[in-house]
Amino acid sequence: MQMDERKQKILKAIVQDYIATAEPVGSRTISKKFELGVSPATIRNEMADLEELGFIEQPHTSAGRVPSDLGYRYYVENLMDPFDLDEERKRMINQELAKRLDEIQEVIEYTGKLVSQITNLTSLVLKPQTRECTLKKLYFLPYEDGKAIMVTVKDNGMVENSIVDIGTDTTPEELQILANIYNEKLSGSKASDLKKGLLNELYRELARKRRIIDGMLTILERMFDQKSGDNTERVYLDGTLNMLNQPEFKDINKVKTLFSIFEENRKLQELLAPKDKGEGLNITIGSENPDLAFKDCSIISATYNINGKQIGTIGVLGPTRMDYRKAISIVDYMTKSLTDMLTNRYRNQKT
Amino acid sequence: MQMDERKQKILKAIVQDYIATAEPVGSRTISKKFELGVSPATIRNEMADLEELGFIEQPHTSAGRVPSDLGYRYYVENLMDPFDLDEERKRMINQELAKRLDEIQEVIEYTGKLVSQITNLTSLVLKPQTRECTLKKLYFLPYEDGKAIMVTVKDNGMVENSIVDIGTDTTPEELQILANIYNEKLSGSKASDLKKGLLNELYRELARKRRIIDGMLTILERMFDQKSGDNTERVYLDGTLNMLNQPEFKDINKVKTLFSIFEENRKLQELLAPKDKGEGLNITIGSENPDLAFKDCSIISATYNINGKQIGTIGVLGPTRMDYRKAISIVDYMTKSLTDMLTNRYRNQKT
DNA sequence: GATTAGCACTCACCTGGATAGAGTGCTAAC
DNA sequence: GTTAGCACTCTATCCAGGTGAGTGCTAATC
Repeated sequence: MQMDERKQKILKAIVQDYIATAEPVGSRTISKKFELGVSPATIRNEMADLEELGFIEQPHTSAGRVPSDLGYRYYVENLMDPFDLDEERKRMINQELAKRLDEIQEVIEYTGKLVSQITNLTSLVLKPQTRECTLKKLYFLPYEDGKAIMVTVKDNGMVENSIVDIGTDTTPEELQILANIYNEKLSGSKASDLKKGLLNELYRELARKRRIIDGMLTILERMFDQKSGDNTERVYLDGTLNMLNQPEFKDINKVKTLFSIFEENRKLQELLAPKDKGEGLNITIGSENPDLAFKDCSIISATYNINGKQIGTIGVLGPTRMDYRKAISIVDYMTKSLTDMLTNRYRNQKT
Repeated sequence: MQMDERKQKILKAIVQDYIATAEPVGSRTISKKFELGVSPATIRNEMADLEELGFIEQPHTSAGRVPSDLGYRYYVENLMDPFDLDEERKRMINQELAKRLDEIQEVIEYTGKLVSQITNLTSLVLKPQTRECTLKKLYFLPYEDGKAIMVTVKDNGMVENSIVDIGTDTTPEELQILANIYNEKLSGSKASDLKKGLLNELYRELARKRRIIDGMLTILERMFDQKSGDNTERVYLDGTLNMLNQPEFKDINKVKTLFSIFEENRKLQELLAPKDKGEGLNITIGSENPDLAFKDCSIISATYNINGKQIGTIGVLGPTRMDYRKAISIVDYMTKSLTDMLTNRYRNQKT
């Protein structure tokens, strides 16, 4: 059995109607609402076929049909009309983003906020991956006895500070030396390569100051240990409460499992991690999802870049019965817009 | 009609049983579970009195009794047995907090996490109020053309950085001058006084460099404007999902209103803002609460200090039917413990 | 006078059966 | 190939009756 044009039309009608109403859709409804020029009986026959093909299913015998994950997949790939945001909204988005462009963290989080507001779904944003960035500059500032403020500048323009233990016997001058070595010799290393590189470099350069160096290494080592725990905050969520408005989450237990996962940053990261393909939009529907807890959810995501380098992901999560047209167009537009803006803004910081 | 000892015992029994079971409690249950030596009939008479006094109420005629807000209030103030955490747990708490003492933000947030874990309720933590802190040190570091990294150290030990626009015609040396003036003359000003003080000081000291100063002022002004938006993040929540386990929140709509408020930082701040009394524990029960959304919730809170100066609040939020004994003892212990630790740790940073 | 046993009463909740309604699948006619 | 008709299935809703927890009142008891 093959998909012919009429079957496609019917599947499309089912998906659209179900997305709109959240109720199983029957043959009568279709023949009335969508003008296919055939009677309910005919549609019933076609629906039986569609069910056999696995595109739709019946919650129970006397109910209408509901799209299966496969049905959504087919709809998304073959049937969905393209959908463009209206210019008004595009302008609004660009304007709001531009306002916040100076603070990279803020503009990215705000993007998530916009996505969830516009879609009425939950937005997920994977923020720039600290580990993948290279460190451009390293400074030390005095803090108090035995401690110093370490300020790091990443190549994507992010600035972070942390307090490091230096012991009471390290002088500001020694710190200065460490920073200078770093800034002159190692600027641009990957954070993950840093330890090794710095070790070698330091031993070579300053073999005579071994004692100091040993101390420094401990500091840096500890710092990177600390900073790898930084992963915890990498996914930014917004609009989680929107899920409560979806009829599929009227059951408190579903809410509980879903929200529990929301608190597990690691799982969310896996979910958003750029797939092999990397480029373009990623759509994961229902049980295509690795985690069982998301078997009734779909995720649309896309990566954004700075200077052609993927640095994060924007996604939107909703019930499988979500408005794919809208969600996709928004995620698509948002990532492109963000990419453009960030690239323009941080163009001069190419490494 | 007056409260006599037996009425008190019965009220106490009702409150305790209802807290434990979340079911309206009847006369029979009381005479069986709690050994008062009187028959259900007697208890019924007393209960009728207690109801007349406003301490308990009946959901419907044929149901048992439930404590009213007034009843909880009476229980908390007159009937509740004191409750001490066991030493084991205290040690655990102290140990966990001590581990994180170096990062003031972290130790405070972790306190919230512990509170919610131990109580199985939602914890609210009001973090140190940036505005009230004084600025201890100010540094500038090079960033890129026209911008600099400004690093500030507060008297409570917090370090923050932000990127400031300095225009292309400001030299590092000029920045250095600004920072020096600040560090020498104004260290310890309140952030809110800073602008005025710095203005005067700068004009007096360096009248001849008016052009630079004007630029600087703009920077600082903007920075403080930015940082006053910092309020948004001042309340830290943990264990919000615990609320979903409470039977009183099996209705999705209640969850929705509650969680919506959780996202309104301002409201939470009002809730936690130290009351006039300030000192000691604050207990707000049900409709004593200013916001209708919390009419079924109670909040226990207390302030923590550094060097005797109130800097924040720790609170726990749960249904009115929460375990007040446990909640109170934990909030109490936590604030005291945190106060001790912070005061010890940051003793040397008195302003 | 306080306490208690006894009893009638109320009300939420559960159960089972009847009913309505939506939707199907099949068959036979077009 | 399409459609009208019809029997069938299954859910949701309603209603009646039964159950049980709990009460309030009254009269007997301590």
